[in-house]
Amino acid sequence: MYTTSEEDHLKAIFKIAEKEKKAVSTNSIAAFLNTAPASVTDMIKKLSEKELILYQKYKGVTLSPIGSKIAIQLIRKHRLWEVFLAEKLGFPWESVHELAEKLEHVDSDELINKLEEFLNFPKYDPHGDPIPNVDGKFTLRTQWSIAEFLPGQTGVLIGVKEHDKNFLLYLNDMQIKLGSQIKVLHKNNYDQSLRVLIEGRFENLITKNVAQQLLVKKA
Amino acid sequence: MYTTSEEDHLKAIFKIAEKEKKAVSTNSIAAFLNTAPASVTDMIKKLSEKELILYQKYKGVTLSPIGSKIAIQLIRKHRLWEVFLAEKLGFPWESVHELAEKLEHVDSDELINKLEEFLNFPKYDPHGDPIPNVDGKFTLRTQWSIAEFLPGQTGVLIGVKEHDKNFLLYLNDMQIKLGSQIKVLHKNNYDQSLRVLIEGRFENLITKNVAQQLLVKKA
DNA sequence: AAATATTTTTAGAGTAGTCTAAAATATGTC
DNA sequence: GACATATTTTAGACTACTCTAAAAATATTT
Repeated sequence: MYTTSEEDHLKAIFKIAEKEKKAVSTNSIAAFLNTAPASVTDMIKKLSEKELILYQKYKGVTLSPIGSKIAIQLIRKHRLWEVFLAEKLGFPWESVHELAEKLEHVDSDELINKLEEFLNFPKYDPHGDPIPNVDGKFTLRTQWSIAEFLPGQTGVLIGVKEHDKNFLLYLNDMQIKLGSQIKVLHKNNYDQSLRVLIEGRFENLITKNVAQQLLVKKA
Repeated sequence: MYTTSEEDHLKAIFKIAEKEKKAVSTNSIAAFLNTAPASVTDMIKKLSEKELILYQKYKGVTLSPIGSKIAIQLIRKHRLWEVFLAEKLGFPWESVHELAEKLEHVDSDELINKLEEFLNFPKYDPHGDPIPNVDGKFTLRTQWSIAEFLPGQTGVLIGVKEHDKNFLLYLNDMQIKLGSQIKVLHKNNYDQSLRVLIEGRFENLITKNVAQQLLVKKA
């Protein structure tokens, strides 16, 4: 239906728009996809002609309802494949993204719906990101970053904001994974770094920035 | 590593060479892949420069050892995905091929090796075709076509030569699937058509041509 | 072995995606 | 609000893959 490049651009626009509320700039898409801005302009024209995005020269783009639906279905495919790779094939969470990037472009609604059923309709992927259902609906939940917790409070990790491989490997080293109990022991008043206790066993110091990436529910 | 088109050409050459023993002609590849002969010539040049095939103008091509290895790994990927689709996701045997054609081009040895493990190292795909192991070795077995059987003899279906969707749907209608017991009741001396009994329950007349596509072991 | 038919290759062109460099437009600052 | 800076688009080029039509080579027929 759509080329891999078209799909990548739609997904990039969706993801950038999630954070910034304004129209998505050519440069930001180029940075996201690691391509030249001129290439993005070309693709933008194409997507605009197909009415998948709304585009005014020099003013950035926003997704049309159809474009948005396509992007969400891509995210659905990506995250379901991630669950498959992690849960069924045993890939660690830091390596599922790369493979899912390729698998998500395999075009078949029937395949993805059967995969979802096989996986028992998971609501979150291995990084704790919500998986849209067949209608594009995300299952949201209340969550805090551990940085918001006070000394003495305990959280259970339900997601990570940062998906960088090295960040995830760093968490592995600290025995932090989804489901881990994290108790805040002490907060440094100078730089907001936290002393935390993982699973009641491993003590570690994490920076404010790291803490902000760790999404938890109250234990 | 290699483009989808390169891979498709290598696989086509391998499959055609399996049947005919001589060098593979441009036209036969074009017919196999549903492309123009001129397109095949272009791709042949490219593959020849990469030393994946041996090519002499107007004389057809043969796979080099490297080209052969790539083709076999593709067949491995294709058939493992077919097993996954049929056994884990519940796709019928007549529809797995199409999806596997797309999945086989996802490039990751680690993925395919973990998939193989997850599937418990299957030796045959949903059509009974052997799956090469990680070293490219096929597990062969003694097999007959049911057309070779005499009245009174019984076979168990272990494979089909013909993979056409309509042929497989026709077998579905007759309750014939891998593992089915097929007893030859009578052979027509004029056209070699067979009267067969499926699973001791369903009687059917099959043409000589159909019988030749049904690969069985002795019951 | 010449004429004919078939197969294969070459030539030239089109689509899709990407790039660099230059031009056009928008933005921020004094 | 003019000017410097940053962003975005245009122009032109390149790679990869595909096609049709014509030319070249090979194979077949008589």
